[in-house]
Amino acid sequence: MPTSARTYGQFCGLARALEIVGERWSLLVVRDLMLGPKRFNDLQATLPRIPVSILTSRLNELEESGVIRRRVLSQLDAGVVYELTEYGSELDHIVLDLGLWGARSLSDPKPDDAFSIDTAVLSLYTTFREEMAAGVHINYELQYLGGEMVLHALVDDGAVKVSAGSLPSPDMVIEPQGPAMFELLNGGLSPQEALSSGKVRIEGDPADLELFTRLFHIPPAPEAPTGLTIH
Amino acid sequence: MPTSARTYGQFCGLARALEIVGERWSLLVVRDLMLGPKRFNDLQATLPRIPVSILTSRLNELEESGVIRRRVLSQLDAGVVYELTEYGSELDHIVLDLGLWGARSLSDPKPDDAFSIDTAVLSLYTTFREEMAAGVHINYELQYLGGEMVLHALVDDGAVKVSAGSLPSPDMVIEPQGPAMFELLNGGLSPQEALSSGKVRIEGDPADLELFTRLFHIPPAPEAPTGLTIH
DNA sequence: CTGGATCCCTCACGATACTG
DNA sequence: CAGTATCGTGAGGGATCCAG
Repeated sequence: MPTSARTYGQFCGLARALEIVGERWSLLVVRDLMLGPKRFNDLQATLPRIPVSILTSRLNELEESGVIRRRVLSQLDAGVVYELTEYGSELDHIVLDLGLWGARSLSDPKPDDAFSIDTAVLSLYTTFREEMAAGVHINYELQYLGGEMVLHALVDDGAVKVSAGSLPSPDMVIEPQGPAMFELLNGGLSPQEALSSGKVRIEGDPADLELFTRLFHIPPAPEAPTGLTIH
Repeated sequence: MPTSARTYGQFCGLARALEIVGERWSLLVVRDLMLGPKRFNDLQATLPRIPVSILTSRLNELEESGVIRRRVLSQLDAGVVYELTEYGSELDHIVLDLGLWGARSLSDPKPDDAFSIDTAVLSLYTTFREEMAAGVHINYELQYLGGEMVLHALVDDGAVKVSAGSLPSPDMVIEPQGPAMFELLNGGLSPQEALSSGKVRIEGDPADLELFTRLFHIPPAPEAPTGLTIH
């Protein structure tokens, strides 16, 4: 009997949802599949700390509950990919919202924290404020880790499309040093200071960096999440 | 060291969110606090299967991360209540959305499934479709379990307010038998059939029951969540 | 009575090694 | 490439006990 089927014993939609995607690692698997189908080893790569046995269990459970689907590729490839079903895809906005909520108590990355290109792509989707993008048309290319990780964001009148890879002729190239992008997004670092301190290098009009921080933003947490409570 | 602090080792908002509210039972505690402050024993009552030690741990963890706050009542009451902080309250729409997503693979309740009045109240908030309520003004009183559990919903031009308790002069009283309300919400039972079969008893205009099913609705899951996959 | 703490058992999790 | 096998640890779960 592979599946745990630990239940909460409640007749409640939230409890049911947590029985489906509430297990440890489950939502991270869903997140990784949001950007497209992936192989078993791809998932292992973007989830470095997941034990293989757990990944196997999660994939089976998510498949049984109709969140993901396993698809066998042609015999030439001799492989299997996992992809979200339509039902699973409808977690998209929940995952993004929860990611934004969590980003508000995110502190600076530890040296060995994993940071994949998928995370970078999703962070832009997560923090995009469409109400600030009405009538805006601009293309950004981002270069993380000294150009080792490149992605781009196409802002097109209230919508955004983010993908991995370079861009032929971007309006602006942004190259954050270390966690500078995160500080830029959460408002801890102003665009001006980012440039003058050298924490962010750009190609293009500095005004477009200011626009960037309005288009992509993590609102501050209402209370200090590190607050010490006096008992 | 009480707190587990199991981390995912990812620099990612979602991973951070799951470190905060991703532990088993955590989001159910948040859900129960969404409708107002509660005491330790109130939480135990609405979460019958939670071990006390786990409830204690979760409350401490959620407090440390700034999601909830413990407030000592006046000495006359000699008690403590737990309530959401502002940061915790901003999980509201995520919890509702996740609840709606999960409700779509909810099957009929098992005999010993817990069903509290809080769950009933939240199920109406969850399933409310504000786009269907523009210009609508109507008050419903719901009586579950043969009148043992009573709540009411005040629909007021695109907004709804749901609370426990009875109502002086509701426009309609709905008294579902067994899981009839759930079937009504997910479309498995039509208003007409609900009345003719006696699965739902009402006081008021039958047309208002039809309105009710438009105001409160669980969309069907895109694929059969109980689907058997052929391997 | 409220608000826990403590004990003990089981199983999910996690690390490592191995296989069709 | 896509998992299984094995095994140690600790979180989850349930009952009971304790302090204000």
